[in-house]
Amino acid sequence: MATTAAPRRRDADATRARILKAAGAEFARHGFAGARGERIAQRARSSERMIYYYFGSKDGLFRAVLEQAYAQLRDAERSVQLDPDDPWNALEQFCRFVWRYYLEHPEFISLLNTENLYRARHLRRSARLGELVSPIAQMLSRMLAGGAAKGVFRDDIDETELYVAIASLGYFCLSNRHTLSAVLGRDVAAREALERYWAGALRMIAGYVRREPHAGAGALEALPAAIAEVDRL
Amino acid sequence: MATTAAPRRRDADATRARILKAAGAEFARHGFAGARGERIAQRARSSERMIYYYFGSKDGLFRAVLEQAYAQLRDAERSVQLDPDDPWNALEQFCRFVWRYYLEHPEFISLLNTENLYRARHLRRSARLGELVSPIAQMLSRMLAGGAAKGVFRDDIDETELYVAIASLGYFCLSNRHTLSAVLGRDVAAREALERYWAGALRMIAGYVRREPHAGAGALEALPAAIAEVDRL
Amino acid sequence: MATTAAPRRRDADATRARILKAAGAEFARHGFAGARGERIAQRARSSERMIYYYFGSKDGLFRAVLEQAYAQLRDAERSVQLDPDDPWNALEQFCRFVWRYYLEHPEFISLLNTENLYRARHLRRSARLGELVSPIAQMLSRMLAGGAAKGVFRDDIDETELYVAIASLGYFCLSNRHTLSAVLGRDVAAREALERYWAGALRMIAGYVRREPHAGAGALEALPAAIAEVDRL
Amino acid sequence: MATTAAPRRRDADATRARILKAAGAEFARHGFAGARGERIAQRARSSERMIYYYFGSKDGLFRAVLEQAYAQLRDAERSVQLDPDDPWNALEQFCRFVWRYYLEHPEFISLLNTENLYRARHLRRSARLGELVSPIAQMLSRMLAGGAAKGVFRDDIDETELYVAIASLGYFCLSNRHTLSAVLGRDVAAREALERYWAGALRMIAGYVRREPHAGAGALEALPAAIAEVDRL
DNA sequence: CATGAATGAGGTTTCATTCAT
DNA sequence: GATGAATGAAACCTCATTCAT
Repeated sequence: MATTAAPRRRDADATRARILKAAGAEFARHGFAGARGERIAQRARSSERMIYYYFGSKDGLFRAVLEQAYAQLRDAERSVQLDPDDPWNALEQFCRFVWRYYLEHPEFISLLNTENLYRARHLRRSARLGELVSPIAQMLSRMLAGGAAKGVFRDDIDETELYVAIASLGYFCLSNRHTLSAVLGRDVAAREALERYWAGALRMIAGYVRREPHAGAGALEALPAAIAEVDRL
Repeated sequence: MATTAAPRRRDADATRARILKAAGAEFARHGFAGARGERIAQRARSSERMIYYYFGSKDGLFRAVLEQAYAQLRDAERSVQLDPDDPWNALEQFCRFVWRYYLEHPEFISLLNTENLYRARHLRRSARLGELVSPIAQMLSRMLAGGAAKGVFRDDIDETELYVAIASLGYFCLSNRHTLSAVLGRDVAAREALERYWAGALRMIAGYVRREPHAGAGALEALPAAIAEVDRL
Repeated sequence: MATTAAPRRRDADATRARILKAAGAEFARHGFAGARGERIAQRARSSERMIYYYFGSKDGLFRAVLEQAYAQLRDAERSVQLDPDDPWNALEQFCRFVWRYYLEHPEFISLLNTENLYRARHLRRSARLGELVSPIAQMLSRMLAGGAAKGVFRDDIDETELYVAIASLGYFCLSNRHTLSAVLGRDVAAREALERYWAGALRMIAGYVRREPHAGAGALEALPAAIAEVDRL
Repeated sequence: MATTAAPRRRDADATRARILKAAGAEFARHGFAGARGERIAQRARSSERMIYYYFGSKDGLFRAVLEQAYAQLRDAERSVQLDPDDPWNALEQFCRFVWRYYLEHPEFISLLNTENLYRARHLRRSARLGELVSPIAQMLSRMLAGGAAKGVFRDDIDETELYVAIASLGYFCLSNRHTLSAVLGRDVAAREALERYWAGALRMIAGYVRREPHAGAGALEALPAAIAEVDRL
C-alpha cells in the first residue's frame, strides 16, 4: 500500500505542480480576470475540475501562484553571493541581480502588477505572507554597513529606500516596455538599450551611495538651496 | 433652430464624455478583462447600448480611454513652466511634476499597467498614436542644454534615459504600493514616506546630472574599476 | 418651387431605388434573418433611418424586394420572342431563357428560397401579388397548342406541369450548387458542366413533349406495366 | 458500478440527441440566422448552456445537424432494394424513393437551402464530409448498367446527371411550394397534384433513359436540328 | 483520489426600431 | 422631406463552479 501510495502521491504533486506552473503563465499573460481555467487545464494537461480539487477557487489558485512566485524570488536571492570586502563590487552585483531577475522573470512583473490591481487582496490573505519578506534586505543592510565602515558609502542611507530605488530603475522599463516602445517607436527593452540604461542607473545608484570625498556638506553646497533643503527633510 | 440644435449636440458630447470618464475609472479599478459594461453604464448614467453606439466595442472604448489619459497627461505637461535661468530649480520642478502627476493620477498608472498586459494592443491601433508623444521630452532637452551651457550639468546625458529614470523612481512605489505595503508591513505610499523617498530620488537624479566639481574623471576614480568601466560604455 | 421639387423627388426615388437594390443583394446573400440594415444602408450610401422612412420595416423592405424581383422576371419574360412557326425551336428558346435567367440571377433563386422558408409570408401580403403571375404561362400555352396543331407535340400536356418541370431542371443545380459541389468534389455549376447538363435536360423535355411518331399508345407499350400505369394516373 | 455509470452516459447521449433533434427542427423552420438557441433548449428540455457544452457554437451545432441529416438520408438510401432483373421497375422505385424522401423530410430540403445560402460553409468544415457521399450513386450506376445490358436503357447515360435530374424534378416543387402556391393560387404540393406531377416526371425520366426502339438516330431526326445538335454535344 | 456531466448567472454585443426635431 | 441620437430587448456565448458518483 505504501509502495503504491508513494507514486500516487507523487503523481498528485506533479499534477498540482503542472497546474501551478500553467496558472502562473496564464495569470501573467492575461491578468487575473482575463485568465481562463480552460487554458490552464489544457496547458497543465489536466482538467478544470482538478484545479478546483487542488486549489478550491480561482482566487485560491492565484494566491498559490503568487506565493510560488515570491518563493522563487526568495530562493534566487538566497543564492546571491556579495563580496563583503568589496562594497562597490557588491553594490553592482546586487543591482545587476535585481535587474536581471526582472528581465528574466517577466511573469513576476506581470503578476505583481495584477496583484496590485487587486490591492494585494490575495497576498494579504496568504498564510505564508510572513515567509515572503525578502532575505535580501539584510544582505543590503550588511553591504551598506560594510561600505560605510570602509568610509566609501554614506552612513545615513535607508536600506529600504535604496532597495526600492534600485528596483524602480529596473522595473519600470520592463513593466511598461510595450507602451513605452509604442510611443517612442523603438524597443526600449532591447538588450543593447537595456545595457546602456543599466549603466546609467548604476552610476546613479553609485553616486547616491558614495561618501563625498571632500566632506559631505561641501558637495551638497554645490546643489541649489531647494534640493539641498530637500536632502534635509 | 441653431439654438435648439446646439443642446442636442452637447447632449451627445456630454453623454460620450460621461461614458468615457466612467470607463476610465472602471478600467483603472478592474483592468480590461475585469471591467464591466454594466457598471460603466451605471456610473455614466447611460446604458450599455450607448457604449457600443459611441465606441463600438469594449476594445474601442478602452482605446478611447487610453487616448484620453495620454491627452490629459500631455495637456498637464504643456502647462509646466520651467525656469530656464535656474537649471537646478527647473530639474526639481520637472521631477516633482512627474511624480506628483503619478501620485494624483493613480488611474493613469493602472491603465498603463493594463495596457502593457495587453502588449500595447490598443495603443498601437490608435489613429492618434502620433499625437501621444510627450512634448515634455523637448522641455527636458532644453533644460539639460541650459544646465550644460551654464556648466552645472553634464553635457552627455541622454534625455530619454533621464526621463525614464525619473519616471521609474516615481512610478514603482505607486504602482506596487499594495504588494510592497503588504510585504513590508507599512504603507510605502503614505504622504510622509513618499516625501522622504522623493527627496532621496531627487538627490539621486541631481547627483547623476551634476557636472563633477573637480574634473569629471577624478571623481570617477573614486568608484571601483567595475563601475567606472560601466560608465564608459 | 416645382422646378426644385422635381429633382428632389428624383433624388428621393434614386435613394429609394438604391436602397432597394442594396437590400436585394443583402437579402439574397444573407437571407432575411441574416440581413443587416446597417450593411444595406452602407451599400445604398444612405442611412438605416431612410430604410424605415421609405419601407416602414424590415418585412416591408423584403416584400418590396420580392415584388421587384418578380417584376424584373416578368419584364424579362415579356421580352422573350418565340417563333410560332417552329415549335421545336420555340421550346428550346423557352427552356434556355428560363435556365439562363436562373443562371444570371442567382439572387432571385436565393430570394425565392428565403421566402419559402417564411412560407411566402411576405408574398401573400403583397398588394401586387396579382400582377406577379407570369405572362410566360400563356406563352407556353400558345407554344404547346402550336406544336400540337402541327402534330409534333402531344396534345395532352399540362402547361403548368411542363413549366414546373423545366424550371426544376434549371433551378436545382444552381440553388444547391454549393452543397452538391462540396459533396461531389467538383463545381456542378461550372459553365461546361452546366451546358452538358442542359443538353440532357433539353432532350428530356423534348422527349416528353414529342408526339410519339408511331401511335402514342404503341410507344407506351415499350414501357413496363408499372410506368405505363403511372401514365394513366 | 458499471450499471450505475451506464445510465449517466446514456443521459449524456440522450441529452445530446434531444438537442440535435430540436436543433434540426429549429434550423429547418427558421434558417440558420433565424434559429434561436432558447427555442432549441426548450424543445430539447435542456438549457442553452448545454448546447455550447456539446456543440461549441451555433455553427458547430448546425454542422452537426447537417451531418445528421445527411447520415439519415444515407441510412435510408441503404435500405432501398432495387430489383436487378427489372430495370424499369428499379428505375421507378428509385425515383419514387428520392421523391418520397423529399416529401417526407421537408426539414432536409430546408436545411440544404440554408446551407447553400451559406455556400456550404458548415459542410466543408465537416470532418465527416467524406462519409456523406451518397451510396445511392453506385446503386443507380448498377441499375443503368443492368438496363443497358438488357438493351432497354441507353448505354451513354451519365449517372450523376440522371441523379441530379431526378432530384431536381422532386425537389423544386417542394422547396418552392409556398411561393409557387401563392402565385398560382393553389397548393402545388397537395398529394393529388404531386402524384400527377410525379407521373409526368417519371415519364420524362423514362423517355430519357429508354433506348429508342427503332435506332436512336431515327428518333432524333424527328427533333429539330438545334436540339439534335445539342444531343451530340 | 479522481472525474465526466452539468449549470446559473451574467458577459459582450447586436438587433430592428423610434424619438425628436 | 429628411436625419442624428437614442434604445429596450434579446441574441450568442462564457464564466467559475458544483453535482454525483
